[in-house]
Amino acid sequence: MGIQGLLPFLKSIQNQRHLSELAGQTLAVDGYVWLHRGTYTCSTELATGRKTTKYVRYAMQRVRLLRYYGIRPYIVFDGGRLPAKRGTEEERSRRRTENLACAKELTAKGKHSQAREFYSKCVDVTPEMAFQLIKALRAEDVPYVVAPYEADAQLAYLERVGIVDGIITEDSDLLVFGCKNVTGISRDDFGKVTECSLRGWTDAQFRAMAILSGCDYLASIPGVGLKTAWTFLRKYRTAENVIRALRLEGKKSVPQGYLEAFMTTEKVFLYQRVYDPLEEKLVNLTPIPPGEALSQADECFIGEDIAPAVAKRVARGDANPNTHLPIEDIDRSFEPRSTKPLPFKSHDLNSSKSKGKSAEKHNGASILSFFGSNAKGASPKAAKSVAPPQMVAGRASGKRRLMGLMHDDMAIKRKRLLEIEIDQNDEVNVPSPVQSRFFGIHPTAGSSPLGPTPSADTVLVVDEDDAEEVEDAEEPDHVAQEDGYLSPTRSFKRLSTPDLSSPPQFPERSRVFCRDSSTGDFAVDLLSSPESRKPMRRLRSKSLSSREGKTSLCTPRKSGPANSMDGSVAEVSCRPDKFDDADTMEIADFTMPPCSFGGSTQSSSGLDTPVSQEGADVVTCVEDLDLGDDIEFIEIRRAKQDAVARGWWSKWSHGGARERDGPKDRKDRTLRRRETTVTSDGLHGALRSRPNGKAGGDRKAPTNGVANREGGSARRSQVGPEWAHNVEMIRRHRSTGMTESGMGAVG
DNA sequence: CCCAAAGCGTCCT
DNA sequence: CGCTTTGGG
Repeated sequence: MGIQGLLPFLKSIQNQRHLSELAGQTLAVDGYVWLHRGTYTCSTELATGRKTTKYVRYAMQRVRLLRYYGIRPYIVFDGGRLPAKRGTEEERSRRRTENLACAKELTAKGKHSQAREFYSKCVDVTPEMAFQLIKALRAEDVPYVVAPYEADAQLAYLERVGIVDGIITEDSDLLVFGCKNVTGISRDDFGKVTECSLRGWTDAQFRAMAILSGCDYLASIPGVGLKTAWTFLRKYRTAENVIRALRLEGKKSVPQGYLEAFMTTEKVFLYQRVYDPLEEKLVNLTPIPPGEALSQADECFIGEDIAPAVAKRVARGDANPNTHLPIEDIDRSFEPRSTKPLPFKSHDLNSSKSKGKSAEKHNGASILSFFGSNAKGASPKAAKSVAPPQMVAGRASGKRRLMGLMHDDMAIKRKRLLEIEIDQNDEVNVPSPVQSRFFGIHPTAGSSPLGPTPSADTVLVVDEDDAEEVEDAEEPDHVAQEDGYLSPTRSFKRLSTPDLSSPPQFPERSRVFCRDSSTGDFAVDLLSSPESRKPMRRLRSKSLSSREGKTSLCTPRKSGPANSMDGSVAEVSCRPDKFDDADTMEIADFTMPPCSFGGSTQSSSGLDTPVSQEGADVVTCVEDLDLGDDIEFIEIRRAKQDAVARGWWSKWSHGGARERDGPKDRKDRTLRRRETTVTSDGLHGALRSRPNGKAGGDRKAPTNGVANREGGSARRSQVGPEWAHNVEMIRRHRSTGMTESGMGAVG
């Protein structure tokens, strides 16, 4: 959720940059965002409990895309839940079960495509799934860390201490956490915000504005949004003054104790606990000033301290961030370690060309020359557009049509890819002696991020959509298994590295490879880069469909791969495989401890269960494992947190407020929803019964909810009336408990 | 007219 | 998240 409207608020200072302009930087990303997107491919499998790791692939493709552009990705995972947010979690999980029920019902009726939509809405990304991605990250030596609590705070910390140069995220919260460079927005530019100037605003004032307008931890004072918060803060300067003024003014009803809640919230943004990869222990996001004393409750809200040994295991992904018990490897057969070389042999069989080139690529210049020749050969604006889609009826239909086009397009592209891929694939992937040399020079390159580039004061991160557009076009294609992900990394020589690279150590800030930033101004269009020939059409169609209003694709892009290639990609493919046997053993031992979890009720699948529920069984195991944390302490702590969480949630958070005066409201809504239901003859009930939007008997004019739903259903009914009907039926059934017969219109 | 609030589609192949 | 609508000041 974040801060509603904060990104649009800051839009005037947002600076879109192409990924290639960020070469040489280390950028942190939230791993759960990618994981969640990855689940769309396999939501049904996940929801029905079938084993899959397909969701790993999407994230790894993004990782490689970034690396391809010379960016060092640093993946940050969400960890334990913070008390103030637990309510959000609960509501989400409630929604998920609701959607799962819908999905199952639809499946039972044989409506599989509709079911899939609901399956995708009930997928939860678990720490165990994150661990699967972590396995892949380890295999490719991608730095990562699991936050003890929230990824946002962890991301902010990594940037604050200089481990990363910037952050890629769509979550506006990051700025509130004090980040300097987030998705193209630079803290330094705040003064330039056009509409409402933030010139001279302190961090505290900006934070206050965000909190007052409503955030994940604290609902806003009803009727107060960003603009009002801004106005009042400009006038009264501090949050305390603003709150007092609002009370005095009397126009808005400020809840009792709001100021205290505000101050607690502020502490969560300021002092939330994060993992320090260097010191290997938890620290506060920003140091607590000597004068400031935190109450017991505060400690709870910012996330309680965790013994360093445990914290480290959590950070590495070996322990579940909620239970602190060993993480369960839900798919041991998924081993993204690259134990054997890629199947180049088969490629060679199919491509005589690749043989010659593979010889060439072993002299270091090959990659550069490869790109060079390409850059000069390609014509900048060669893309020819897809024929404008014909609008059928309404915008939705138009989009649907576009989707279809895209599909066709992709099918064509895929076929072509199969042919082209063959010689391009090994071209890009196979390490050259030059690349290997990097590791002779600097063996820890894979795990030590580059220092911030001198020229990178203002780190601007490209919109992810932007990245997406080039992804298929420019990312070197790696071998991918049909099911799930296969690491492209080749392990040539297994170096014995006593310590796992992740969370990585940063022995020193050193630049492994130099990149002349002036050559970054390689004036080549996006489409001229190496592999652009194949997917032009697709690029075009994709931009049309997903961002109709934007012209981002039309703007010529600078292309840096030629420069970044020698560094980053080299690294991707020829890092020594650190995940050697010793490490494997260590992990195996850890996941299957001698005390055998099999006998305990906690056992294999019980990792979601709070420790307190299974305490007796776990105690011995935990002690045997020497996990460090006293189980009794864990229990007490958890109970305390629960109490605090519940208290906070019911009082201050969005869901709490909604829950209190919610039921009536919800019933109201469902009743109205019925009015909009499609009847058995396929016509839209609401449209028929009140063609002018005038509802007889309604005490008020139709709510926007009705209007929206009418719109939505109407659009859908053009695709298929039964669709809207069924979904509405089930949803209604679920949320109100009413029977189908009670609702009348059933087909 | 501006603002807050609420809802929907998007995200994946 | 972005986009849209609606209702209230």
